[in-house]
Amino acid sequence: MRQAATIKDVGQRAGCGVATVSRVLNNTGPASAKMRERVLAAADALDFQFSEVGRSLQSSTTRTIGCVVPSIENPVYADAVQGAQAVFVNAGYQMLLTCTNYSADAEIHAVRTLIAKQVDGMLLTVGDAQNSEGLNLIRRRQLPHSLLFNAAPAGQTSWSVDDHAAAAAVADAFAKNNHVHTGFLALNFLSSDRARRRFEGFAERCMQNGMTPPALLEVDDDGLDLTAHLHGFLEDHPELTGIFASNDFLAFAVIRSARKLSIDVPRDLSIVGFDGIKVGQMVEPSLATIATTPRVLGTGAGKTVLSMIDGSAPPNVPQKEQTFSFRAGGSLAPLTAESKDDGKVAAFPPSNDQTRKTAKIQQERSK
Amino acid sequence: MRQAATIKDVGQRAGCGVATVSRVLNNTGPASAKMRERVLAAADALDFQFSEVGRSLQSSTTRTIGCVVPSIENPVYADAVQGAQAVFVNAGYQMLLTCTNYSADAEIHAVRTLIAKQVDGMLLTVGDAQNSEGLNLIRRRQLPHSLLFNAAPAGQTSWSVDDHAAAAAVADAFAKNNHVHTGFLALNFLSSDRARRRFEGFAERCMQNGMTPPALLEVDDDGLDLTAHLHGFLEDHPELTGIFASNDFLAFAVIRSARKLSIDVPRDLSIVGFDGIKVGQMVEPSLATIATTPRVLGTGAGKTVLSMIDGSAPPNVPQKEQTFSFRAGGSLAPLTAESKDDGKVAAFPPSNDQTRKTAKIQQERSK
DNA sequence: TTGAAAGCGCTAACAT
DNA sequence: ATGTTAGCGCTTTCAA
Repeated sequence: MRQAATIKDVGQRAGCGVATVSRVLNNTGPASAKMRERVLAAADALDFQFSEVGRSLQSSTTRTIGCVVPSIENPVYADAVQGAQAVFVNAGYQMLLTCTNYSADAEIHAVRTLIAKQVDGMLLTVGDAQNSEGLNLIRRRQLPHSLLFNAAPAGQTSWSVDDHAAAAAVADAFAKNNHVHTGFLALNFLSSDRARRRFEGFAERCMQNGMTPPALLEVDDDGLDLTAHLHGFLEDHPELTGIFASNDFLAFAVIRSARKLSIDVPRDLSIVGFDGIKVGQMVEPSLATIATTPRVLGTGAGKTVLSMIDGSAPPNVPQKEQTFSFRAGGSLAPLTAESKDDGKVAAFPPSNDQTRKTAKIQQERSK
Repeated sequence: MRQAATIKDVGQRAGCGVATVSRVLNNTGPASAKMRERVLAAADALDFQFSEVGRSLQSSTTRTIGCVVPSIENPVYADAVQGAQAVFVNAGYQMLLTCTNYSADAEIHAVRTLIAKQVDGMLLTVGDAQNSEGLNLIRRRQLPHSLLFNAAPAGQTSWSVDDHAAAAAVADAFAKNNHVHTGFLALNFLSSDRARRRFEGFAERCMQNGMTPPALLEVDDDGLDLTAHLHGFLEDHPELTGIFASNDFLAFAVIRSARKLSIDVPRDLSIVGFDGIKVGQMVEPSLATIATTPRVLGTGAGKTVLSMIDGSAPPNVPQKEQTFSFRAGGSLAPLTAESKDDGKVAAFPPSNDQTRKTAKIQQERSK
């Protein structure tokens, strides 16, 4: 790479000192018209641009914000990150992005590097906000930052979905549709406080609704075909009539696996997802899910960080109950009282359950 | 934010000069065991980390690479970016990310800023590689860089799908299924060289296959409900039996709109997408599409940039024909010889003719 | 109106 | 083995 011109080169060419160049190009002090012109010409001829590195050293500010998320392959994070990024650019900041792939090691390493890079602030989704080495580091250095999607520890700002309440809403939806025996499907259950809170909220409300405690199915790889897992799970729990998947992709995966196993969704098995990614509404059956607004959270968290940097008033985080809404969809169908009564709601029912088919159609039509 | 400790502070506390601190902490020169210990202790006590800004100024290298893509809301870019990011982190580089939202203005602005930030290299998907101000700037400065998803201009590296050939494969797929009259649906047609190349490749092969030239439907907003557009389009082109959407999301959108218009996919209308996002295989009907490997392209492009920086041998870009593959799916069905013969394969039954005429006229007038 | 110089944090060459 | 210092590109006093 060709060595870029510095302010000194410009000064030389324009026949003046570097201070003059700085003043002219930054419009930050007096300069004669003649000098002005010479400097401008020289800068132009040399394709000159100020080096932000020099500036940063001098000003001890980098106009850079670090962003750490698990993975932008998940559109929830991708949307949030893009929202934050837009906020940053508008305010003249750049974003350094690191994806941790849900690894705590990568997380702390990323935080360290970002601190070394002297970021002015940080935006992050950590694996476990209660116990994050990286987060502690940031706090100790009193670096402006905001959490995203994590449950906020005491005294912290976090732009997040109320996972607990949202999961409870899913339990209510199942209850309203007469489901009693449900399962919870999670990915990265151990390394994600989000998944755990969803399970807790779901299980609690199931109990309150007089449903049985949900059976837990954990899987550890995304690309995995769930068919075998699902098969085993339903073998172990033949009474299940519904599954709450901790995100929409998992929900899709379950639906596909169910199809392979000749289990009809929603006739034989109802599915509810979480996140509300847009394809959920484009497919058939549409996906019942918790709709969230990742972009809103991302922009909010971005603005929060900026406000901490410039000392302005931070935006208000949304009310907990406004962070999500239950979105009905064809993948969740009511269980008739009848099928419920005679305890015949096995995962592999006799092929012609006329009642339930009707129920499905009714729901379809009600859309 | 608390003022972070500098190498000077550490030296002071350890009772030695800054050079010694640097040598000890970097393992870059001799040091007595005693000194070593004192420095380590001091650094620890002060939570010291080297400032990369100081280092960068001194070494005129930032270990930072700029990445410019249209939008990571599109999983194709998100996957590629994440792949590149992983490559960078492994090599000790950080990534500055900017999303342009398909705006040429944002593109050049991002490039300028990234240059000012002294990035060591750049990875980018521009709107139009033949005519990109930002790309010119980068070339003029001889900054190590690689294109991603763009068709490579002469003498440039680009990790991209062979859009032209892939689109031709779609035409072949339609032909093999006896389709003759097809349409092409594009988003951001004007600002994306990708969309244009796909159209060209598709149109060319349609001709070669003895099909009629594809009708072009451009839309400009993503969130848009396509129903009205689709209705008008099919009014204008009642002979169409298949639509090639320039990306999978558009394909989903068309399918959903078709459903609203009581047009069955694939019976009344076949749809083929582009990109091969994973949900395409999870839904019913599954989406026929061009499967691509964004992550492979992203990591490849990332490695290319790194190799240009350190002068090592660049990875080989894949053979053009290996950059995609046609993936069959339920959304593309054969047209029977019969239906083809009597030309009865209109999207609307004859009874709707009156309505359609009206609608068409209305659309004409609204233009 | 302009320039000289200090200093931001660091590394490396040179002295001791 | 350790310290001193120049210099990376820039802004900002302070003098002229």
